[in-house]
Amino acid sequence: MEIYNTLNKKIETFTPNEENTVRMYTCGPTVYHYAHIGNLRTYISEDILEKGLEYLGYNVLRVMNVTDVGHLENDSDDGEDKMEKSAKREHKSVYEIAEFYERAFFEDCAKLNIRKPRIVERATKHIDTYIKIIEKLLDTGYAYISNGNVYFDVSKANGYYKLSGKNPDDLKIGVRETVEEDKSKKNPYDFGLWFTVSKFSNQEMKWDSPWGVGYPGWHIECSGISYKFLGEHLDIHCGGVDNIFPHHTNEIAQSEAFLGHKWCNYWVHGEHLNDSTGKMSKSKGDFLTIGTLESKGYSPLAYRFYCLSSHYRNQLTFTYEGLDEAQKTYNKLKNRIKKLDRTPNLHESKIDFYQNKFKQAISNDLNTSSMLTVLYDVLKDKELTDFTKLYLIEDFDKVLSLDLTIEEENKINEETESMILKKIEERNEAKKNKDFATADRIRNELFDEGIRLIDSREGTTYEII
RNA sequence: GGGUCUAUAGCCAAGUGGUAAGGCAUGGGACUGCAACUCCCCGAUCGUUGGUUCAAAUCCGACUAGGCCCUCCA
Repeated sequence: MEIYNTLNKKIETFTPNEENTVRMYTCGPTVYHYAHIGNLRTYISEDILEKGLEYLGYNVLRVMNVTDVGHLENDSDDGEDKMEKSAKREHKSVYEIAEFYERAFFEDCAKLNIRKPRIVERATKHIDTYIKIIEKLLDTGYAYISNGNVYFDVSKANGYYKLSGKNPDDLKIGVRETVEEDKSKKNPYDFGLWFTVSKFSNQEMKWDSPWGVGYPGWHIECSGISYKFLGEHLDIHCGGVDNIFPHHTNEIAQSEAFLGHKWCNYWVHGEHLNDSTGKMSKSKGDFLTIGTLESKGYSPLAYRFYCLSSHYRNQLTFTYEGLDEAQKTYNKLKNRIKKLDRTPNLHESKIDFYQNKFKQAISNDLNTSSMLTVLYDVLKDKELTDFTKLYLIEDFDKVLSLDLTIEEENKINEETESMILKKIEERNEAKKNKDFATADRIRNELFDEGIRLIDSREGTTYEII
């Protein structure tokens, strides 16, 4: 498999540390609000990565964290802790907030056919692990204490700027005017490992530590959870591009300082979903969730399809026109598959050929667009029996996860069905009498109720739309 | 200011040096009482401009436009 590695800024051949096994860590959500569809795009990409690796024959061990401890400011950066702010807004405790939005997050994932990683861990469950790591970093001189807080000393880390590709002399401190410079740091790029002096009043989440009561820094949780569940050598670390700096940069620094060797070989980042005004963010207030899309009549899987039609490393601009198209294409595709004859009749001759094409698409830096093309090629191939097509589509859907061969259950009860059949009779009678006005009226009435009549030589049937 | 990414038909999009996949929409046709559904057919020399090469959308340079990052973020 070839995959783009942010660490070296190029596409590389993927080789795991242990043959056939992939240890993969994905940064999870901060559960202070609903995930917006841009957040979910990254999780869709990671889901494709995980399933694509499995399709290629790897055993994937995947871990995801859930950030349920508040970290600094919220999206609009107005100096309030996200979790605390949500708690205040909704008159709940920070723990209730976390639990509520964690559940909501995984519900959204389920709707999008994003498989829940085997191991999902809450940040607040591993405070003791972070403390041990921080103690060692202090012992070895990578960290220092200043004004009650523990900071990581960036100047001690080798190749600190490698992942981000930034030049320290060119970095502007506090580009965003609302960010206050922390005067306790030796170097402005140093980052907090443990805080006992909170910026916020009424900090609700606090734990005991050798440095006093406080809470861990943002970056330490992912590293800690990663070693704990995946060991000292990680194959792939994923996240959104916004995490490259500072989050992943800091993770590498603290991890390699702590472990004493290289930690993770491949860094895979998903690009953002933008709206017409640029990056989609919660601070703009009017952010889109899966719930929003559903309320407008779109199916979550049509959004998944929308994401798959573009590449994970390309920015995608969300428009309703685009989603309309995706929904339409998705419906058409499913409809086409639905019409395939399911009578068992497997022709094995070309199965390998198409499976290999599909594997090539996966191996080509997760080219989801090409995966879909292979799917269309299969549908168009006149040498394949319908059953063979279904076999292949079902196989591809292990990665695509678009429920392509799953038919929605007939939501119509017998009573309604006999009503429809009666209407069809009436319409046939009207047609026989050349009373097309009545025939069309019946057709339109049924259509408005979501029932489409299909006229053919064999007679009239109907389908639910 | 520094870094970084992107620019292919109306729209989405593949292409990783040898003369442009696929999908959606539009148009034409078949089917139909008319439609819908379905099926068939039709479209681009690749942001602009130099260069490298026998050969470039694909490599290099310049320019233009846009996005993102520079301690909140997927």
